[in-house]
Amino acid sequence: MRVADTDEGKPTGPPGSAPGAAPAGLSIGEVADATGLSVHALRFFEREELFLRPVPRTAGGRRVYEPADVEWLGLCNRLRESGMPIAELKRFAGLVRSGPGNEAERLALLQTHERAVRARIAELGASLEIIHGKVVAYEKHVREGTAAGVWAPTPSR
Amino acid sequence: MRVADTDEGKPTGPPGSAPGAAPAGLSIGEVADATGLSVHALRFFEREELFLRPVPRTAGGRRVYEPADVEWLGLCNRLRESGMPIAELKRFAGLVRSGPGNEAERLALLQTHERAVRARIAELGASLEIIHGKVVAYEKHVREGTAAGVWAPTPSR
DNA sequence: CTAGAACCTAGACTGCGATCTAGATCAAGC
DNA sequence: GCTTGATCTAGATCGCAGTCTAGGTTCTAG
Repeated sequence: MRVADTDEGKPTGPPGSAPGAAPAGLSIGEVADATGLSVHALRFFEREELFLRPVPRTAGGRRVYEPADVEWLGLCNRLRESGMPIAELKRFAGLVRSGPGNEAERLALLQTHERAVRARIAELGASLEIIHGKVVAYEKHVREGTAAGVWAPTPSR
Repeated sequence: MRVADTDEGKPTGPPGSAPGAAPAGLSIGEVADATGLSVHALRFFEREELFLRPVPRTAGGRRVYEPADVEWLGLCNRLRESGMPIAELKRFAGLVRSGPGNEAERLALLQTHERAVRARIAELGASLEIIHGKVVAYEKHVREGTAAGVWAPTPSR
């Protein structure tokens, strides 16, 4: 989200952009803006080896990203926000990084995660039903003065 | 889940049970078994004031719970596992504890949470679609040798 | 040339939600 | 009476996933 550091205001041209260069070449701040990740998080991801390659640098030592990195980070975001731990994401990145030949393994990993997400949705659905039941009970209680399904200050006793 | 401490094996009769006593009277271990929370978690919950009352003790200082506590913990579990932070659960418990008169507030809190849960389910659904798309792509790739929608070792370049 | 973004590294710190430890005490069965 | 298992308190520790700090360096605009 590019909030930390001494942010604000954006360079007109990305660092690595030569005169009529072709492949974008994005600064860390631009990637942060594009992905919703903080610059801190991007550096953290890199330390954790979540990228598909060593991120190249300018002569001055600044990271230069490409659109493909942003695309990959988009998937990372989806995997993360759906509950995949960093460690597993790292494993997936490792598989992709090591090139063709392990697609079945990647598939298995993704399938496992898909199952986990479906399970999580089901759990949430179950909790939602209970919670919604309580909401309905309270709505009725507030409306009519009944007290069924609503908690008393001291249980039983 | 009653795994920690030096668990295993269960007392024949709960601590506070007089000869022909009526209202159960559950030990912390029994409540742990009944709720799926660890005994540690139960003590932690108590420190955090998540109970609807001060949990009474035997002469020897041991906690004595009642079925109503287990029931309440059941709702707590649902709220927690659906993502409600301890702090908010604590607020809810406080409202219930302070007795009738604030039902509208309790309702509002639950409605807010219900909305949050629905939003979370929607998010997960969105991620699931993406992930499932990848799974399908990989399935096809593994089956046919195509490579669309599958990540190459080095992005673009 | 200079100011001020934006960036760099290494490493410390945060918040949440438990979970575990140590060192007692309590209770039940033999 | 003694052993064994369950519980007690207070406080330390943990795992995760960042987030932030300190102390520079690099760029770009004016």
